[in-house]
Amino acid sequence: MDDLTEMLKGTLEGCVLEIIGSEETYGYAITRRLNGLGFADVIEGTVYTILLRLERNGLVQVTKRPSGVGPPRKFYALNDAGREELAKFWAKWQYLSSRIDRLKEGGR
Amino acid sequence: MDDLTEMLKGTLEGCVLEIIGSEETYGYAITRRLNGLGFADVIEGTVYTILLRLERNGLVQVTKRPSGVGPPRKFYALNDAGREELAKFWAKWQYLSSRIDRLKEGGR
DNA sequence: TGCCGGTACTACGTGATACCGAGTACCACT
DNA sequence: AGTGGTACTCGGTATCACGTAGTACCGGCA
Repeated sequence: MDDLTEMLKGTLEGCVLEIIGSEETYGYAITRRLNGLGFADVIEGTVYTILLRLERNGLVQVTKRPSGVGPPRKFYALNDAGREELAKFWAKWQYLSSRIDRLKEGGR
Repeated sequence: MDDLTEMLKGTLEGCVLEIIGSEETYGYAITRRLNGLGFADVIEGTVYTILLRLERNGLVQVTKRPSGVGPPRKFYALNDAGREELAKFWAKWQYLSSRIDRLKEGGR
């Protein structure tokens, strides 16, 4: 699949929120998860910038824990604001995708 | 619906391509069409920048015609490159939306 | 001991895109 | 003359994903 980066704008952050929401996890694992889900070209640097943004915006709770196989990990979990943001993301996604699909079907 | 601008990145251009592909039309009308389709906050300036970009990238054929109710209109039609780009857009959209929906359904 | 690969995060800069505002201009109606 | 709707252009801004370089911890292998 060729370049999706522009289309991912605004949605990738939501995907990361969803992943964090389903399980407390950390940056490196989130990247691998996204790659496995079909977001093959998403790179670590991208995920880390998103995580730092989430932290800066107060949407996540962060816990640092030693790893055993490398440097310590920063585990992320959603707080109330994060869950709210996630709900908003899905609402926006549903709104947008329904409009686009309607347009695709000959747009009335 | 609150702000969709980030999510529209990469998709709005495809929507404009689809509209042009279904009928030769011009900027002002495209904006109204998008607004009617549910992209309520899309503004004329945005559509015009997309149209200039399409023209610069050689995806459209442009014809200027007098209007009768205002300044002359620039009518846009897809050329072969534009149709190809449109097909690529829909392929990318389908790919992306299927991944996102899978993630939403508990992501396996 | 020294080197490599995998793990894990940070920081800075780039490019693409939608948005915003101001400006220009044509036309009809009052 | 003034207003409102039509129609396009141009310059600047913010945001986001991405690229790259750098730091650092660890195990295994020569």
